[in-house]
Amino acid sequence: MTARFPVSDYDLAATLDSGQVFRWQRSGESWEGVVGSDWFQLRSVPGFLEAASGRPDARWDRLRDFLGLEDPLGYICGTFPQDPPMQAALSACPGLRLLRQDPWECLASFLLSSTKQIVQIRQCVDLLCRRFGEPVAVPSGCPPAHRFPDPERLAQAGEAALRECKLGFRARYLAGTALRISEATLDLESLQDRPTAEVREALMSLPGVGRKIADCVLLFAYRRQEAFPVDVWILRALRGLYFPNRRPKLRTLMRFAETHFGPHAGYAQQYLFHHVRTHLGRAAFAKPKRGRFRNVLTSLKPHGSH
DNA sequence: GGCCAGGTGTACC
DNA sequence: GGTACACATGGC
Repeated sequence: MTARFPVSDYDLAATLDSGQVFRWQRSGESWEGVVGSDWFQLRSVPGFLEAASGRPDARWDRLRDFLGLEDPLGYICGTFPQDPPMQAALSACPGLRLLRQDPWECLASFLLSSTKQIVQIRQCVDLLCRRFGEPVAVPSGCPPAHRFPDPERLAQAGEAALRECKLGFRARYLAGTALRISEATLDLESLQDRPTAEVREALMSLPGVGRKIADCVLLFAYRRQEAFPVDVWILRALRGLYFPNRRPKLRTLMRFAETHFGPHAGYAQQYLFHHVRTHLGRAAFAKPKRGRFRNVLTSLKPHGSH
């Protein structure tokens, strides 16, 4: 029921609370969440991560995969550019890791993310799991926990029922995407071994999935560390930190990111994202004129691709 | 009460 | 090609 994973440089809080995953909860010194069909409780002690499970035959191998323990973090961070913004982000949150998520849960979660705050995404994901997810075993005294609902279950539930989980206009996207997946028009498992560009194109053919969400799934689930999701935070950060007084377009910034941040650009992105969100804040960057900034993430999806 | 949130789809020019 | 706006809901 318990295990210890030897690891150094693992910041559990930064990792589980940096907007990669949306249903891990802090409980005192521990973090509680579900991986696959298993509830786990995690705790950081010097040199180790300690884990407890909700049942004797828990899938420890899946937890190990999920945690990204095998990443050579020192080496990866060593490939980041030596410029001041990147080094500041790096030293602000040492031990931040990329997780390896289940593609469906990751895709469905980020489908809900558009123009929502992270706290609201968590709320929606929680409602979806409570309402449609199978219960999993938890130790007595712990609040109930659930699997993330299958595509089949969400497709069957339909748009109206999904709307009741406060998804708003995103309910149509989730229902449509769940249907595509459950009808096996698109097989998420088989994408695992396909080239990154092909995976991205396949994901972007789904309703409600554009470049940004596709890149999140590429990075957080398919572990393509070259994927560099650009959301409003990263956009502001790149402009403010690397191009002050200019106003490069999104495409320009994406080309810049592709080369500037190296082969593990996605990792660098996560450090920048977490740093600006937790330490610098929105006020750190000049607000653009109304009506321009909000819409700058548009027009990356090829026309008529769904 | 108004602005904004880990965007995307669509209708315009 | 690009630009503007709708889309639901809630935190601050």
